[in-house]
Amino acid sequence: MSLKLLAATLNLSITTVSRALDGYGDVAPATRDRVMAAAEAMQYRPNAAARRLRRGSTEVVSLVLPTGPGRFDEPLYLELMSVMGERFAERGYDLTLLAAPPGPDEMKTYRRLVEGRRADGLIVVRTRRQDPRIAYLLGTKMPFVVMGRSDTPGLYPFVDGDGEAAFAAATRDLAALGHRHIAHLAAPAALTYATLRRAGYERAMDELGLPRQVVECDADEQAARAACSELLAGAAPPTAILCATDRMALGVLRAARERGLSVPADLSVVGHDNLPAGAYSDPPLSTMELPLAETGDLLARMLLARIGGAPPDDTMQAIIPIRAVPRGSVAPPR
Amino acid sequence: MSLKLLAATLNLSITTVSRALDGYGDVAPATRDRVMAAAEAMQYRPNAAARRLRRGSTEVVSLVLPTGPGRFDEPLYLELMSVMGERFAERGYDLTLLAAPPGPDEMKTYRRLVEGRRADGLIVVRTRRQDPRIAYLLGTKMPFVVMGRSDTPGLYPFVDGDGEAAFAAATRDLAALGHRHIAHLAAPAALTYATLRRAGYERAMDELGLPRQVVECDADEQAARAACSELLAGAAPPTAILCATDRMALGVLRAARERGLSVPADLSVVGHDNLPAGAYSDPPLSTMELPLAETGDLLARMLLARIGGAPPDDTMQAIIPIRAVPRGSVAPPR
DNA sequence: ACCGGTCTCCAAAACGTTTTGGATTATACG
DNA sequence: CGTATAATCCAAAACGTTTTGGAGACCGGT
Repeated sequence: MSLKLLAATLNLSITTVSRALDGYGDVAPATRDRVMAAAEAMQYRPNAAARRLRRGSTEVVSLVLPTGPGRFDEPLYLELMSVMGERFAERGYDLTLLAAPPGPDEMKTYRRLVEGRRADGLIVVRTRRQDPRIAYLLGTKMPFVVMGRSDTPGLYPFVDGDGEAAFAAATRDLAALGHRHIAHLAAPAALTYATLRRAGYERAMDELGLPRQVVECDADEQAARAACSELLAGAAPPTAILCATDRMALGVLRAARERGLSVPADLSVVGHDNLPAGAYSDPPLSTMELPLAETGDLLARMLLARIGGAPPDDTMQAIIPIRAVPRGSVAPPR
Repeated sequence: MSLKLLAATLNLSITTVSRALDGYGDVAPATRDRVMAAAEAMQYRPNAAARRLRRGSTEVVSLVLPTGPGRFDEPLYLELMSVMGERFAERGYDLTLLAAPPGPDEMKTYRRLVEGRRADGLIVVRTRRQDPRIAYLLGTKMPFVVMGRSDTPGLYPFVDGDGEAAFAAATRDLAALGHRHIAHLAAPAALTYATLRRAGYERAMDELGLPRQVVECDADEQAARAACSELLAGAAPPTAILCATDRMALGVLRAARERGLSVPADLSVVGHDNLPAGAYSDPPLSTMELPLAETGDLLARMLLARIGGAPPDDTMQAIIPIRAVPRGSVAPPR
């Protein structure tokens, strides 16, 4: 009962009050001022539900976090949300966070969002090469943006770090230090980033004429620890390991310590993500970092454009450079 | 146009369809089944905005994250959100996350939520001893729950870890190992948890008849590093430092290394929060942990009760025990 | 004095749901 | 058989906003 009440105290129609507040040219400057003043004085706040019903939009943007228990590579997403939230707030959108562990129920969450019109736009993160979420969303009218890439065909906005180039560069850097046995600890190939990073490593190794050595395991420190132990026990143990993620690199650090190897003297280790934990590991982990502020900014901008009706085109596909974060876990080989 | 459409195809009134779907006793079992089947077949999803408008509730619960750039003690809040989100989803509520750096604009975010009826309930985290957010919310009808305690007077639901008892116990544990010079690195006293933890330390030291040694600094690793350097350079350097947070403890670890001290041989260090980074530090950080699953569960339950109309009473105030997480940064003194 | 145009303003419809207050019919009971 | 009761159903109002399609007043030009 609030536009109504405001209108009554001003002896104006609801229409006029509404249009005055929305800044239409339709209303005399004098009355506009009067309305503004009264709205301010009465602390008028438009009812969000009514506006949404009438306009048919929700003023909500959702991010579904593919989170399970005990994950801790999520500070990344929090930082992302922080900057995106600000962008969206500027435009009157609320950012809603849902947690949906990947699995059979994951799609239900997305369907609920889309079919129930619970959001005006979606942000998809942690992409897979074949990503059913993207495939589904492409078949709907729901605007969405993707952080990361996918092989799922179709035209949709995305922002991703150039993992291929970054891992090629990191490989060359290690080689320049004198390393000849450089191994790559790859994340499961179903994840797009894993494939790209691996490709970067492989391309660089080929160009350098060095023998590839790739082991693939789950992207957590336990699996990496086990995989690394195996690697180090092999016939030609590497002098440097390039890991797909920091979590894996932390597992490698642990495995090295368990085998009595000293990092970086006996083994150089490089990760990716710039996790806080890496800054405090022993030794501090050399890693790489996607500029999250820029990424979030771009994603927010793209999604707002899509919601505003802009069709997706290839200007909405950004691949941004990854920054190296050198620390103490890299050195020339013995 | 959906209840209407559904009703039309069924040759029923909107009223009947609505009541059938909501399970009122008002409608014949046969028609109810017919309606259910049709709703399923037509993929009917009630329009959230319309329902909210009519019911006057938003089905949204908000958590305002007091986040700034570069913070990384937030995994805690993410984990909390993850378990709370599940509880809320069960009851049809969406959990919305807003980021509002503490400061003059912080209250604006809260006012927007309350006055714009943008949420049915709020979760307040990172409490301060004098907390304007709580003071403000107590003056409104908005249900809210608090993670942490505050001196702000009034009756409101909260869940907090028993930091006082935990720090007293940690102090006694260090003394039992033989430490006599135990210092406490305290966080700013404006934060409730800082005061409680300090009180626990001081009580235990008094009971043990040992001399207190407290230094207060900001709750980040830089400040802790500086404060710790000072402490170690003093006349009677401690053999153990009990830190209010893990971030501070990580700063202490770094300060000790810089001064050539070995942890834990020369200096024992204990923190609180069980940050992931602590598990990978050198040495691994002994710390303490608030059971987040239990905390989130309680908070969600309380908030749902409050939203349901239950008045706040002292059964809605829980102080839960903090679990010790012993790792490698504690040892008897030389 | 009349006409077209520009300024202001407004009544009413619409968004999709829930809920109120019956209306109609069937059932039970005396 | 009449009537009270229960079982089903429904029309219409209401939630608070935006938007459509004018209406009335005033102006300048003829």
